[in-house]
Amino acid sequence: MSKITVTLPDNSQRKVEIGTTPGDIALSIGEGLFRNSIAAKINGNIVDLKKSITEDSIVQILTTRDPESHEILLHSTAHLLAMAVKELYPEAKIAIGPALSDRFYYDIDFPKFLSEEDLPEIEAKMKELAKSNFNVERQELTQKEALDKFSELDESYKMEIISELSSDEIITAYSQGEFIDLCRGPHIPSTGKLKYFKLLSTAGAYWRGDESNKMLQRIYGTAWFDKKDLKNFLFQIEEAKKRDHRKLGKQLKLFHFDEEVGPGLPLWLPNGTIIVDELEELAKKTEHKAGYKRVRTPHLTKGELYERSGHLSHYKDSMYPAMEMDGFDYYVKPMNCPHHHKIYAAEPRSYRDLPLRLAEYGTCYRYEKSGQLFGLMRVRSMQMNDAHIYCTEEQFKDEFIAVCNMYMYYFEIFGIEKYQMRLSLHNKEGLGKKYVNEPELWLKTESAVREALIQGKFNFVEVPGEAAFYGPKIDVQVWSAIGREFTLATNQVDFAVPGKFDLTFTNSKGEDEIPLCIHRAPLSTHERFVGFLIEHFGGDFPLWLAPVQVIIIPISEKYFEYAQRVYNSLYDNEIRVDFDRRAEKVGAKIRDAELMKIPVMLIVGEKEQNSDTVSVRRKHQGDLGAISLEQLTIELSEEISNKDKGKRYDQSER
RNA sequence: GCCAUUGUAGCUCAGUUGGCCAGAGCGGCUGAUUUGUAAUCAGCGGGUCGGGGGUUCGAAUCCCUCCAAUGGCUCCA
Repeated sequence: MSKITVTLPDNSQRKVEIGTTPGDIALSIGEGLFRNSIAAKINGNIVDLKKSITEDSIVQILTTRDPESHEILLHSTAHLLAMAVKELYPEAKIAIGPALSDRFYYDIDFPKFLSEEDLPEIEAKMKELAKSNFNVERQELTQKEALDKFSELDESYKMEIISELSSDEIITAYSQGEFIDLCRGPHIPSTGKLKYFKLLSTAGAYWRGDESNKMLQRIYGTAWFDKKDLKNFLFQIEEAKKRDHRKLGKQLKLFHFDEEVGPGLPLWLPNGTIIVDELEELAKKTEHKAGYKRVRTPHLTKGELYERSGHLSHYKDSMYPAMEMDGFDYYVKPMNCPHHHKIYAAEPRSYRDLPLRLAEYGTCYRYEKSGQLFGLMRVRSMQMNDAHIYCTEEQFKDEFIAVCNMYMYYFEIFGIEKYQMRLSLHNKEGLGKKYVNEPELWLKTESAVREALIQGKFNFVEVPGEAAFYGPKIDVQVWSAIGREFTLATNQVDFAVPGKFDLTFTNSKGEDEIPLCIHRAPLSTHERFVGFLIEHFGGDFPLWLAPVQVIIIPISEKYFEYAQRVYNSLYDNEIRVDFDRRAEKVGAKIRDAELMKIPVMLIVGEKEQNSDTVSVRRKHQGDLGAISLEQLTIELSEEISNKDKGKRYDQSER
């Protein structure tokens, strides 16, 4: 009998029979290890525990502790879901069911429409099937065999997938009990390992993500090895709900949607407006230091301008329809760039004028499809932190890096610790359709952007086929304090539209050249950025952003006069201060101030009046004792001007 | 736009095998209380039950339709 050598992660070696499986090895090391084994890595490839080892190999057993195992668990739970569904609804046809980062889903073509109420029944069936502890078996099939098999089962979606694979490829399927699914694997060895899972929601999803295909029904779920992990995951979902910007926006009176105004058209309330104004102030100062010039442009514009820019042909469906006046079509502007191009063109430019950086907080209107609207995150009227930088090819890289560094500056201020840039590139198929037909310019610009990102040492990934029609772009994803991902800033390079607008500058040799244009919006739109900040801070804004920074709480009416003096003094020092004059007890006033997440409460009574002090109570810190008004003003003003982030708290308040 | 769910007072929510004038808490207003670190007491207002249409002796409740919001899909200059 021939033997092979397997090398384990601790570099120990074992002689084993040919055909031994990682499962056998795990068992030989120890029963405990075997029980926790999920899959294995043979020479770096993830495989089933039951895979035969046929040559000398490096073998690593993956247990419930290895991150790779979680994906396998999720994927196997998706199979269990499909199996349960087939048992309950034999006519259902299954499509695809992959793992996400901590969830999974399965797309299924159902004979009836599913609602959330159907989930408990399916989940119960899953539990029952898991307990039966079916062995999960891998099968290798030729394309013909696979087609026969799934045609017998009438699984048309699976057949569609199989027929698109190459005919000489070995196709694998996994079975558990009566159920079989086309799948690359690997999988957990038996369904008994699936214990802690929960179905979360239902949704519609197009087959293959294509709008023109049939809509299938998607079921989302999650699965974990440990009961605690499952509980924790569900707890985090609850926590995220508490920080939902729509909920907090209402509670803290930041913004309001009114049906009579229209969907996706937010009204900024006074409290929310303060936050927006602070952001705008920050941007103006930052851009001023970076050499930007501010401009203002109208909301209405003739259609000609958008025909020339190409926006009308690319985005007509998501623009508000034209208003006809004096024989011309007028549109409300969906973006600011054409106007800025016109400002560039308003006077002759020399290379000495470049880079020219034009900035505007312009309000734009886009007809987002009704189903896309989502609180402040996706709206139809939006104010953008917009600017366009016109520069020469030589200046491009420095300008681009400077823009990205501005992102970093903002991230620091807002305490954003994790980000990733997505370099969105064109693809060949889209040339002349989705993208302007300039294959060489595309490649040249893309590599310039890539070099800039590398030189600036920014964290980025590349995604083909997601560029803007006029050039490559960077989308910046950031993660909020509770780890949810948002796409905020965007930064696009435009090598096409300046030419269409005949934008030129005179170079040092006296010749005309077309400038490059960088579109950039580091703070995204006001709406989206504030929405993000609400979740990020859980409504507990740092002092400089807090709509009400200080509230004065007199012990009783007797001290109103002194309280008013304190109020006036803070007000005169440009601190946003309120005065609670209600005939309530102190406890009630404090409670209401806490619920409104006001960072600083000043309690004034007899003691304070007699000593010209105020008693400070800060949110999350409680009673901090008495301090002179003068000293307090200095400290608060300093904290505000430094834009201190304040403490961030993982747990939201009651 | 597509699939599903939801829509009752300013807010959070009860009320559905169809049946007296549609309820609560908070908020609001009025009055009393003059209070020391997360809810003082009492009284009074407040609702086209998302809009429209239908079934019925009778509709918040059943049906149709439109609108809006929510979970996703698709899209995002």
